[in-house]
Amino acid sequence: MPRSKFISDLHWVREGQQSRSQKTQEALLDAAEALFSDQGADATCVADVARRAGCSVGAVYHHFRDKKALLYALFDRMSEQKSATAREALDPSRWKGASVADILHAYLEFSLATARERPAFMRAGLEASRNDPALLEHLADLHRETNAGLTRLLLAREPEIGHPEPKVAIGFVLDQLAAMMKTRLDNILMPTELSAISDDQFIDETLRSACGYLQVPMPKRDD
Amino acid sequence: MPRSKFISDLHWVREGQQSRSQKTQEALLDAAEALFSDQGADATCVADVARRAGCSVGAVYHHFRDKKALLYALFDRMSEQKSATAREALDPSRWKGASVADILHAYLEFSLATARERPAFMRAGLEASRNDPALLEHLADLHRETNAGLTRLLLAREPEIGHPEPKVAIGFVLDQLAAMMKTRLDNILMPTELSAISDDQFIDETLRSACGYLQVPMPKRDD
DNA sequence: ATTATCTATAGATCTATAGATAATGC
DNA sequence: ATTATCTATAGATCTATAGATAATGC
Repeated sequence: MPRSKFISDLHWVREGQQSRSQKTQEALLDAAEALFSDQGADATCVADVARRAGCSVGAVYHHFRDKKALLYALFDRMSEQKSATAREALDPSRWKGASVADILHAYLEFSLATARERPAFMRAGLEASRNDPALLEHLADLHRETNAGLTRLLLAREPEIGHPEPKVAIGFVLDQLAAMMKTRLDNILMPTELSAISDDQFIDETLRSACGYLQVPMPKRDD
Repeated sequence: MPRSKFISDLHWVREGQQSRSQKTQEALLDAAEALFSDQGADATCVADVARRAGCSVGAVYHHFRDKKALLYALFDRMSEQKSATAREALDPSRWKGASVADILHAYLEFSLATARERPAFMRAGLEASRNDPALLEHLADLHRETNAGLTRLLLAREPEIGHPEPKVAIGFVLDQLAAMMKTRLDNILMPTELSAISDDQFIDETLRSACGYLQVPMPKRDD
């Protein structure tokens, strides 16, 4: 009985009958999230997840069909949260009177902040999806959903944009921003100048670059 | 007897006495490179490397202290090649009369082309370096070396640059380009709009963005 | 009575080594 | 005689299950 897109017959999660079940499941998901984020799913063994959740290996397999089902359930939980947040944040009525630059600025700040809460989770997801096209497709869907919402907001402000092809430019700039944030967050690993500067400075320069490309005015600030 | 920075007492590679040795070592490195790139080092077992190289597991351990030494030797080989190419390509005398835009354009084209030859090798390296600070440091050095060369070329053209702080801007823009290429190459995995466009279009838009940010003229082309 | 948990372990997989066999080159 | 290779396997680690034990809630 699939509860959502990540949970199929193949990757079932048991629907508990007792109240204990939910607690254990959530403890397991929390433990898995922490460990998978930190080391990747492959490098984490089921026994470690169980230990961290304070239960036994047997309990893990009582609740989740196998290790992969645990991973899927995890992404399910995260994608629910992320979708809900995005839907709310990207509601056009929230952005009356906001400029293109305002929206991009808010997007950068928000994404950096939330990504920092789950430092390496996305990377772990991409790694895991390497041998799992279905998982990859789910992650891509999630990304597309957010992108579509942002694109809608920006397209509504087309007259602001000086770039000759606003549609192309919007697609490009959103991917550019995503690429830069991904690299900055990853680059705890591979330090470049991008990680030497502060978040504020990073957002500032990134925004300056994006506004220059789109040919929209920067948000007024220091002058 | 360390032959180079990657090869220490801990990660030795045997100096062969017979001519067979070199052939086998290179076959093993080639096999490892292909498999590590494709699946990551963790997901590749030594037996697979041996099979692909057409020799036995025992032979692997005759030549390399352990699996990690094989990985180190691989990066050693790659970093030698990359350093040499970079030194040659970034020689200032080659770029007499070239504009900032010309240099960035060449850099984008060249990096994309060479990265495509070894599609996922850098990613495999970053993954492997997660639990190996020394390897990470070597990779960072390699990156810094190229970056320093490029920075030198661009700083020599400081008067061209309209951005109020050319030094900051150069550092930022180089990291931006690296981030975008990394994402584009990785995104065989996570398709965004960046991977939907052609390489030429990608280079074109990326260059347009970079020139806009730096406030340098675009290279003349279609008008 | 049913559901959840635990303990113990079978089976798979992988790294690394020991010891036997084959090739090289002085 | 020395170096390189191969075969076979010990030891470590991890997934998943079987069967015993404990907790829940009708």
